[in-house]
Amino acid sequence: MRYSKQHKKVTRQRIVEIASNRFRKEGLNTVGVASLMADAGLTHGGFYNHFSSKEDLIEEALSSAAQASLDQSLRDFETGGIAQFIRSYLRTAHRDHPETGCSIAALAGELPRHSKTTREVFTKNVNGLISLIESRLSKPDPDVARAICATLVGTLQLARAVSDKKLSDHILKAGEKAAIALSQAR
Amino acid sequence: MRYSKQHKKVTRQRIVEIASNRFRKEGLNTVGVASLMADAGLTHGGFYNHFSSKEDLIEEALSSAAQASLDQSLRDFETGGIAQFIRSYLRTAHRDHPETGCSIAALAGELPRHSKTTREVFTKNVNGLISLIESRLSKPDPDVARAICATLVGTLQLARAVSDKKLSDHILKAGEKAAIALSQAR
DNA sequence: TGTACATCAGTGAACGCGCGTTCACTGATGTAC
DNA sequence: TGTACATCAGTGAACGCGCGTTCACTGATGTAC
Repeated sequence: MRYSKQHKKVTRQRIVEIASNRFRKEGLNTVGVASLMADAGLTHGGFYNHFSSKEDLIEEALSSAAQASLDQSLRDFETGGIAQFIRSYLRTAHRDHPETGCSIAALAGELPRHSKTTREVFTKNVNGLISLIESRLSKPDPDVARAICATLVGTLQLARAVSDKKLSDHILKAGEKAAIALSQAR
Repeated sequence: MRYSKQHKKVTRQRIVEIASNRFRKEGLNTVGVASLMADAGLTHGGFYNHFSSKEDLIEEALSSAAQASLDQSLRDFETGGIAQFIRSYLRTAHRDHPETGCSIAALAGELPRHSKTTREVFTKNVNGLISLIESRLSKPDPDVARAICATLVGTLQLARAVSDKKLSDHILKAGEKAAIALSQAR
């Protein structure tokens, strides 16, 4: 069947968004092409009309996820500055819903084992987050921004990985205190 | 062939150690049972003489890796206190050799998708590292120890994930400064 | 001491399954005449 | 306006491959007699 002009673009975007959610929740290697296409209401054969490879889709999904997260972060910065951004990043809802959360925290551990171009997209996202943090510091310092970024990512990952809910909550709170302290460098 | 009394224990330990290295370097899902057994000079069929499942081996490998890391950390603490421990944890050699490094940083991202008992082993390891850090703080505080742990893990993960070597070095240095600052709470 | 047998770590074929990717095909609709 | 044709997003079978796991088997050596 032939479709209207917009149709293909819309379908492609739908696949990217589904992938972006599922990759963050289930990991890059765990989610298969066929399962992704089924989620989009399609069969797997058509995948290669839209993407040259799964790795290609991964790059698109990373970019798309990062854009959405940056938008969220900007809103947090505007409502309550860097402290609000940190509190929002380390809230329990973010820990419990990786699928709509920060792709850096969700996927950093897998990245070393992916293609150069995928890692470059990821690196661009990391640089974007670090720059955003730095620009909102009362006394901008790239090292402080990098350290806050690392603390946020590490805190979220640990909070997600441990099986003890109390410990997980404590880790979130401890990371929040530390990140805010770092952001208030004298 | 029948073997001497010690033989099976020795073989089992060899498999655990190979797995512990390769899991940290290549990830839990990427490394297959057959490939692991080949590395140990065996065929894959014998695997189930030693372990009830791959998940069972993962638990053993996590414990084994954590024990080795704790030993290393203890040595660092003894030579130069917490600052030496932090510097050692965030040295470039650690970033570049996950296979002999901290299993928490290497595998945190994959853990949420593994079995309850595996996550419990991991949680025990995290608690162990946090306790160790706390015990060496000049002013022991569990939240400070948790935050230092999260900062170390996040810093190492980001440094490993980005494709830009300069950025990676900067992240390590920034994480080091921040972790040391946190450890010197007034 | 010599022989028969039990043990059991390790072998390798086979299981069903899911993976990423390819490809010949379909058929509704836009376009050319 | 009506008809013939080209387009191309989507289909579904098939590819080779690796996965975790099972299982009947092997055969060197410890043990019992």
